[in-house]
Amino acid sequence: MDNANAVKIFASLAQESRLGLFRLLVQAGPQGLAAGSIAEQMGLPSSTLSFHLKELVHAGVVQSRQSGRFIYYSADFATMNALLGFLTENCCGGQPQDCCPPLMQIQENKS
Amino acid sequence: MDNANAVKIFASLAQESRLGLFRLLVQAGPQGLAAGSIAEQMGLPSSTLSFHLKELVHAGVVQSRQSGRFIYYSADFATMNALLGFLTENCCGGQPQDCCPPLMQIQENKS
DNA sequence: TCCATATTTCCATTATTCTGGAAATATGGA
DNA sequence: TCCATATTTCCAGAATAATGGAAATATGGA
Repeated sequence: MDNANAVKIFASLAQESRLGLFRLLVQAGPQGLAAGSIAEQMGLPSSTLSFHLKELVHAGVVQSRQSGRFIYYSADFATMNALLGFLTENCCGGQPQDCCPPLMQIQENKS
Repeated sequence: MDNANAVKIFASLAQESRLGLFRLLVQAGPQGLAAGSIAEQMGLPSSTLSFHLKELVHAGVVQSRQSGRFIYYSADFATMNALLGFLTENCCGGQPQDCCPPLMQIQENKS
């Protein structure tokens, strides 16, 4: 994970429809949802949805998998975890205890 | 923390200079850095820096505090923690153990 | 093969964001 | 008060992103 990578991820989530979309997929869990089902739940035209899904996939926060005529999209939890680690790297110059206890749980978990 | 709020935060970090800026402040810790010192370290013109700092402050991920002729900027760790909680809300339909163990540390920490 | 349906690509329009020079505005020291 | 320095505001040009209709491309079933 580098700066450019992280920017791409943030940009992919910095849009109402895409963030809603991503949260829907986080809640759906690893099996994901078919594109059509997402379009219905989000009330988006298919071309608009396709555009946004592509953004999320390119950023690496969403994965796709084909199954028959449907394409299932699901959140990529590994990418999100990597992002959080990157964000908190060297937090507070290595003395993180005072500023961000919850974030620190991630640091501890990384090793 | 609602959707619009989170979008604003992501947008504030979805830009090379601003993400670098934010990470610099995360590493600097709670005391923060003066605007001029940031400009120097980032190699940005003052007007450009000021624009980006304002974006970060408006999004709530950075705080400012005046001290003499200097204005110190620091990361707002509470906002970041709230964002992480929002992102993982209802993760995997309430069965998060399988997909995102590190994220779950945050959920546990929230109560 | 032909058809119905799922999804994506193409494209032009519109909207938003980034950039940095120049001028304006604080602030504290002499 | 006057000055030097810190920071912000203003502005307009350049760059990037969002939108959705229409057409194209899968895919599997009959």
